[in-house]
Amino acid sequence: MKERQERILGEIVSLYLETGQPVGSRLLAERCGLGLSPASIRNVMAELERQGYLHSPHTSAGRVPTDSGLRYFVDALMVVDADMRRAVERILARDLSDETSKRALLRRASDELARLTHCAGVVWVQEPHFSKVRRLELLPLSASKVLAVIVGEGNQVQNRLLDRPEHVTDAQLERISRRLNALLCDCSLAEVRRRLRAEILSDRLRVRRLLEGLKRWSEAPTEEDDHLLVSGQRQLFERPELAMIETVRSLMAAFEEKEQLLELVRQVERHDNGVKVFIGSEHALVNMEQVSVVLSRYEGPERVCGTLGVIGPRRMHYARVLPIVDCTARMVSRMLGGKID
Amino acid sequence: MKERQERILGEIVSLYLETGQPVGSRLLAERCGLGLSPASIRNVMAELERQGYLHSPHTSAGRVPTDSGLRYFVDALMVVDADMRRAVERILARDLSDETSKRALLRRASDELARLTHCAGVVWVQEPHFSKVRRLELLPLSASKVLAVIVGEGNQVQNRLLDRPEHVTDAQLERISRRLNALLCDCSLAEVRRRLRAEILSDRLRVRRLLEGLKRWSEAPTEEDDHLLVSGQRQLFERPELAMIETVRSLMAAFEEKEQLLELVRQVERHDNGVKVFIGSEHALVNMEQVSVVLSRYEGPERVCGTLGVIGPRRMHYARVLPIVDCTARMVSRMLGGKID
DNA sequence: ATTGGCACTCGTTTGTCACAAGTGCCAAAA
DNA sequence: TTTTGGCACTTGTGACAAACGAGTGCCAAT
Repeated sequence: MKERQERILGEIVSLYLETGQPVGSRLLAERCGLGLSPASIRNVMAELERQGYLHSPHTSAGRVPTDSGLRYFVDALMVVDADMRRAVERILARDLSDETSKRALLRRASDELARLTHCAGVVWVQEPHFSKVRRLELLPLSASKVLAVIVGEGNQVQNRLLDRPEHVTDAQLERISRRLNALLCDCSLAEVRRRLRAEILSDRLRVRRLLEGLKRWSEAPTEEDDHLLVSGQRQLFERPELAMIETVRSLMAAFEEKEQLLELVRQVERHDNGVKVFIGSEHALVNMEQVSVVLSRYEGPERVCGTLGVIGPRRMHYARVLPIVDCTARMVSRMLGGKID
Repeated sequence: MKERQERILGEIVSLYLETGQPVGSRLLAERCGLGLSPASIRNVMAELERQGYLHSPHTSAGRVPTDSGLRYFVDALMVVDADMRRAVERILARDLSDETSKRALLRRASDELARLTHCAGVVWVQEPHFSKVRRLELLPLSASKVLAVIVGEGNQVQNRLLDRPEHVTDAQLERISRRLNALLCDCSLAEVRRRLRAEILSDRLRVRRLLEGLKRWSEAPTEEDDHLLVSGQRQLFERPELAMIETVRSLMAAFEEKEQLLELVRQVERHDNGVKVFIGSEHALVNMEQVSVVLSRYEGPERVCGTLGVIGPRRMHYARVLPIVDCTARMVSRMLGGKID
């Protein structure tokens, strides 16, 4: 693309992002540094429209950038503010550091994303699924209850409260615990299920109900946890271009069903170094052509990882939002190191 | 109130709940069983308006019930369908029974409330706060990590991953664990903090960092968990009378900040036997005069309890919604018995 | 006490008109 | 060859008026 065109496209996008109004040739002639007349600008605009970067809502309105236009802007024309990065880093270092658990940290990150960008913040937690049992312990709690503590690879911990078999002393329970630990240690979940079934059949340990409780756990080990944290949805509806009931419905549907969002979020892979942007119809979310999504990958130790970012209006301050999302992802990755769960 | 008036008020409310439109005297004369002319009906309506049960949007519209009108209807005129109750009970018995954890059960209850009533379902979990340590166990996991399992009154379980002190064998750890268990058992959290501080100062156990980890836990023991589960918000925006951007904003604000909702939900006490209804301006939610809230209390064993119900349009099918909420609360209470976690 | 009739009110819809904003194109200028 | 001024044309917007419909209040008659 010629430099003149780039210059004008950039100016149109900037103005549009700022005002939300279609931009006309007269206004542009005044603001665009180049000393060109409206008529010349019109020629360039017509050409840009032919190439698909601009679009006229109707004859007597100005031009609005298309998704391609915004894409070109984000990829090639936009300048991110370097001071911005540092400021965001400072804020996040302050606000995220005192959260102690992984869960709280991520929730807070989501809140910060929403606060800083005035969009909805999303954090997807890719829970490492419980694949192997590394440790199993039975703790007698009372006359009727036993607590099973099960530790997986990567130190995931799961608790199950089981009925205590009758007439079994603490010492006996401890022996059973040791036995089970030996039996199930370093087994995959499938193997755990198999061995428990065998054990239940043979019934050597005389604790059938307890084993059945464990088996039930092994069949559905992961708590149906909310893996997608969303903050600040309401800010979306403040934006006039999203404040239509139709859009609101689509957004709420996306947030509640989560399927579509998860699909999108999973597209952001490790090797996408840095931030990935989906502008308007570039993502597959239905009825959300007015929405953009900015995502980045984060990774902590012990296979803890996921994707975070924001969902906002297509008319979004990309030069601000991109570094914020990028920074947050890096910061979260760094901070996950010391967090427990 | 005279029977004639009640009859007509009931008919107006029913029609209004059905259609959402102001109801006029002609339509009412046709539908109302009594063989009265529109003019007579108008007299009664004028009287009901004077008493505050009805309201005219403007001169040439029909009448719409006020909050008091709906209140009178709910308290005195409405007939709940008995078959309804049984049907709901059957559905819930089927759909809720296979959830295994408390968390999953409550989430599912919220979903069911939303599905059955076409409103937003809410479940508030009044987490019994971790007040006393009943059991503490340290499990060596690897060369560098120790898992602390802390059990409270009412069998709440908390896990903390701590750094393992160096040069401490498993056997030594077990001794330490036993010692700590003896030291902290049956202590309130404040007491736990005090004793840990003393222990850290004296440093008899030579495991300062481990104790500090525990102390940090005791200072912020409860995971900042989402205590308010909300489902099916989007259904609210399908209702035409809530499908205005202003209402949407208020609703989203209420759902996100939760403060207002929690305040409301806390008003429903045990002794309110059955369901409590807040119609329009009866609740203090700002900008939500078009919204009603129906809540009921549930209680499980071991101090597990809370409030559940629905948030929906003021124009809600109360005769359907009330029994649904009531049933759900009872069913959840009953089912919490066997659930773990 | 009830009812038919009638004047009155008020929101909604439809149509017309003028206006503003911005374009495309062409011929003249640089 | 590129740029520019001018002009005709298109189209959304807002204001205003008229017609319409739904429903009320009131009064006199039953």
